[in-house]
Amino acid sequence: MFSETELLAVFRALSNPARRQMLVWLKDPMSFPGQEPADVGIGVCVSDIQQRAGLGQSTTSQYLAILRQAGLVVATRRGKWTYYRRDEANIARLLETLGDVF
Amino acid sequence: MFSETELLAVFRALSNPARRQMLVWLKDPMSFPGQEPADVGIGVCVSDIQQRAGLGQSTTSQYLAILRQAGLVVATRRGKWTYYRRDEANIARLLETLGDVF
DNA sequence: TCGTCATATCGCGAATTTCCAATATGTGAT
DNA sequence: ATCACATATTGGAAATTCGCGATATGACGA
Repeated sequence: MFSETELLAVFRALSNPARRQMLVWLKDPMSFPGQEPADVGIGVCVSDIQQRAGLGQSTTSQYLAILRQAGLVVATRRGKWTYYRRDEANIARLLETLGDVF
Repeated sequence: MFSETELLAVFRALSNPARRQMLVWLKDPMSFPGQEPADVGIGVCVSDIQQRAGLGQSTTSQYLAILRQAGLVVATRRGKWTYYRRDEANIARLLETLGDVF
């Protein structure tokens, strides 16, 4: 299950519209302009997410780190880029927990 | 469904451990000391929740108002007391939405 | 009407969040 | 080694949240 601390991280992460948006966007990586079919499995790079969010580079990087610390996304470094994708297994586990707890 | 604004209110409300706690406690009104079986349907009064939370009276009242504005609980005034209970229908609807959105 | 009790609202300082610009780190190409 | 590029980290100002004490409102009883 999720500990109190983990749930806190999740709700704090999702209490920001931009971060919630990012998580939803990542459900469909191909909806990002210039996204290659080959990269769908690994995720979307920070600058693509930044462009779509209309936020600064540092803000975008920080927000993705917050989503990662909450266990909602996974980061993979490949060369100069860091690709972010949803942690579907953990998100499913989370939704189950929410159904039990609330 | 839930609008972006409504979801924001929900996540902000639940991003506080004390408020999340209150919502869970209200699943079992009888677990509050001095709770009468006759009152289970109507909910639990503020002072009982306050005592359990260990927060100030004003803080408790405010937090319950935040949960109410988020559509998670319903308030009923009866005499001097205000009873709070979970809005189970809306919470179920919310969990459904979360399953769709995330 | 007056006093009391339960709750709501107001005002506030402390802590946290938000978002940015500047800078640091790491990687690949030349 | 040096440069350019993508991302991460740092420092900070403005906005928001946290939780409280003080006060206001509203309902009941004497």
